[in-house]
Formats: sequence, structure tokens, C-alpha cells
Amino acid sequence: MERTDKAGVRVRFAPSPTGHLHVGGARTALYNWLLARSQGGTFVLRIEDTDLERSTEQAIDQIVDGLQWLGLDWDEGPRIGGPHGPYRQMERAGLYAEKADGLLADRKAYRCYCSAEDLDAARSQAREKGEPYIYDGRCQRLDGDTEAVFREEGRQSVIRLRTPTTGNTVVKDLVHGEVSFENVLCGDFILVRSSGVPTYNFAVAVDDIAMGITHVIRGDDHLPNTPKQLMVMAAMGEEPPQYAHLPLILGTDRAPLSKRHGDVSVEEFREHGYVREALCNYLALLGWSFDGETTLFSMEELVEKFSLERVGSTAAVFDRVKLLWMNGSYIRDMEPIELAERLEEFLPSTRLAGLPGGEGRPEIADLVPLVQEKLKTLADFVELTDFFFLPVEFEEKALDKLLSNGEAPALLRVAAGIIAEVEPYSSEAIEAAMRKAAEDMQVKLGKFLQPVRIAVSGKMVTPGMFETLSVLGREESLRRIEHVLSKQFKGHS
RNA sequence: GCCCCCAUCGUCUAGUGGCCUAGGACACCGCCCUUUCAAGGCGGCGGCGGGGAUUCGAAUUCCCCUGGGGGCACCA
Repeated sequence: MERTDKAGVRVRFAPSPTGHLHVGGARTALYNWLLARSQGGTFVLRIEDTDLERSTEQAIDQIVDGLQWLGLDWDEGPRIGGPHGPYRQMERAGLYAEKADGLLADRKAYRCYCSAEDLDAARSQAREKGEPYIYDGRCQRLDGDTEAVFREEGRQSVIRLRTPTTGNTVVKDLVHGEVSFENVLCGDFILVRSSGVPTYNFAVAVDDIAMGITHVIRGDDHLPNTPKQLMVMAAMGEEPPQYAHLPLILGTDRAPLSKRHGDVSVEEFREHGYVREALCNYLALLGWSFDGETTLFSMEELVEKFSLERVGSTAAVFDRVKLLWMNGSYIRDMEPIELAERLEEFLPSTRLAGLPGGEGRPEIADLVPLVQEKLKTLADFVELTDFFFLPVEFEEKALDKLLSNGEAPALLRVAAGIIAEVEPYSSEAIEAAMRKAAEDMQVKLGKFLQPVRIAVSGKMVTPGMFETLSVLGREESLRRIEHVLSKQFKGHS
């Protein structure tokens, strides 16, 4: 066990702003955040925008929004600053230039004047011969005069790191153990592009050191980059942080999770009615486990129980069905008031926008008790309750059922009678009266209620009928039943 | 092609040589409950990729194979 100053844990989530916050990125962020919070450490958000072509301002907003929605707050980073800022790499150009100059001065790095075309050619040639391409370091020993001539000619140059040609670089990884890479295979890689913009591996190494990062938790895809970053740090004479490379998240076909597998960004899950607790819980369990038995963890419990030691090394398939179940579980266990608030936030972006609580219409809070146990997503609320707010639209199957039921008109008249007279107009009283009526008529309750259900909602599936009639109100319930009796059954009986 | 990672039910996983006739969760299949649908309860189906080696004993250790994935850029 390495010496670790627990209170000094500093982790970072370092997304490149080239798209939405992918659930894979969200999981990486979550694990970093959990480690920081569980250790009383610091969670840093750093934007790696050195890819000028693909980075966008909009992507930064989306990532920031996504993290905030998930509840993963950062202690240092964009929007809030911090003692190690700025937190966008493009704003840290001075630092990289300074470090590059230092390496140049120490002869740990050198300028290379090879053109991109020459290198491409060499690369494809190597590939043809079936050999691995490794930069041959031809610019390593340029003498001052030659360099002066090149510069005179206006040739562009990049800065390369002088890398070891023997030995191995070993990554001590907290999830994979020791992983060894042969130095020869690496080649002198580029630190600074001819444009002056640092490459990823250089910027990351410089920043992880400069920001005092103690644990780098990131995706498995970065494992092969790690020896390069270690070389940069070694050249700068710095001690590297500890590393933990998380296995990838796969789609059901075991290919890396992508759009064609369905929703992949936290934004999409949010729009489709998922709650943050479920997404965090699910993501936490995708690669980490506590005891193999417990599956539901509140954020507090995750913070309390999370540890890198229990992060697995196997790539995991993203199971939407399980996430959906978990989402339903969280919705069911929520305080009704809390659920009402979530719906309050969610509904404005649906076709129910502005409807609940309006003139004579039920409030969200009135409906929550009727649907809470049926919801798997917040979006389900819309399908389940739209008839309370909108004119009844009959589902084809429901209408067929209703019209083909010869007893329906009679049953509906009995129901209408009860609705018109029952006192008080409460679900309990309605239930008592209807149960009795069913018994008196010697029909099963379900048979009695189904026509009512369809008449009042147009659907085969609704919340409990007594509660529904109660919330809908005496007038409206009657109106709907009468309407069916007079219009739909016109000429039938 | 080269380098690296990974391998337990369909899926997420527990399991660190004997407690394993392999445990839990989701899914699936029955049954119960029931005004529809869910939810819930009970029960069931289902797995250590293959081959060697070590050992009294291997899901657990080692090697090979196979399979999956990642990386080999003036992308991150």
C-alpha cells in the first residue's frame, strides 16, 4: 500500500467537449466524485479542449448541465474557478509553453522539422511492410546550423519528447495491477504541434501535475496512453499520480455503447423521464459492487461505501431494462411530495405542459397517489393521466371492447346512477356503492368496472377506477359516461 | 500487423484453494393477490469459454488456445 494522504485526495474529470455527456463519461465522473467525497478530497472539473476542430462551447454547457443534474458538483473548475485554474486547457497555453521550453532546455525534448506529409508516407510505408510504425528520431541530433537553415526556410516544427529506447514503463494501475509497456515501441511522440497547441498526452501530464492530482480515474481506452504521460512526468522530474482505468461500457452486442444502441447521453435519459438517483445508482453498479447482494444505494450510501478496490476489470453491457426497473423502484420509493416536484419540473416539456392545476383540472399532487406505483419513468405519467386533462380519445381496442359488450350500456347506466347520487363523492364511498351494485347484479367487479374505465378514459389501462372517478369529479365523470351512452351507443340499444 | 486489457447464469455481479451440489439483482416462466395495468409475495429456469499444469483439493494459481475489446495520429 502506497502512502496516501487521505485528506489530500485530488481527482479530476477531464472531458473533451466534443458532444453530449455520454453515460460512460458520466460513470467516470461519478467514480471520481465518489472517491473525492468519500475521502474528503477535492473533485476537479477540467475541460480538455485542445482539439480545436471538434470542441464546442455548446458541448461544455451540456456536460456542465449533465453533471449538475446528476448532482456531481465540483470543487474546482469552470464556472467556479479555483486555485489551480484556469480549468480549460486552451486557457493554459502559457503553462504548456513554459514546460515545453523547460524540456527543450534540458534536452529532454527537441524540435522536429519533419513535414506531416513525410511522416504520413513513412507511416503508410511501414504499414505496407507490416511493421509497426515508430518515429525514427531523425531530428533528434540536428545540429544548430541545420536547425537555423530549416528555420530560415520557414519550415514548421513540432516538439517531440526524447523517449527511452530500452526498458519498460510500468503503469501501476489500481484496477488492473501492474501493466508493462516496452519503451522501444513508443517512439518520440509529439508534445507540441506546429500550431503551438499541445497534444493531449502532454497537456494531460502537465495538468495532472500542476493541479496536484493524486488519482487519475478514467476509461480503459486511456491505458495505452498512460506510459506516454508517465514519460512526460519523468522528463519533468515529477512523481506521477496513481491510476485507475475503468473498463468500457458496451451495448447489447458487446460493441462499445453508441447512439445506435439507443439513448446514451444523460441528457436523453433525463428527457425520457429518468431520475438522477436511478442513473447514478445504476452507473455505480456498472463496474463496481459492494457485496454482490445489495443493489439499491442512495447517494449517501454510495459515498460511504465506494472504494476503488471494489471496481471490477470486466467491460460491462449497459442493461436498459435493469435501469428502467431501478428507475421505477426509485419513483415508487419517493415521497409523494418529492415525486410531485419532479413531475412539476418534467411535465412542461411534454404535451401536458401547462395543463395540470388549470381551471377545474386536477393538480399533479392529486394524481401522484394514483399513479406512483405504476410509473417506471416520469414520462409514463403522461400516458397514464392525459385523459384527466384532455378530451377523451378512444384507443381502437378499447372502443371495440366497449361497443361489442352488449351489457355495457346497462352497466354504464348503473354506474352513472351511483356517480350521480353517492354521498359523499369520495373514492371510498364510490367503491362501497359499486361493490354493492356489482354484487346485487351478480357480476364480477372487473366486468362492471371495465366499461366505466373505457368510457371515462378511452383506455384499457388506467389508475384505480374509484380514485380516478373521484379525482375526475362527479360532473365530468357523468358527462363522459352520458356522452358514451348517447353517442357511441346511438342505435345500438 | 504490433502493443495492451478482459473472460462466472441472457445481463450486472459475489466469489481471492476446501464454507460452492457457485450466492444476489434485472430479465424470463409458473402460482398467489387483484377493478385494468403495474407493484408486491412465493417458487422455478439458468453460469464458472476450451485444453494442459500445480495441489489431497481449483471458479479461485500458472501456461497455451479461443473469443471479445481497446490502442498504435501534429484526436482526445
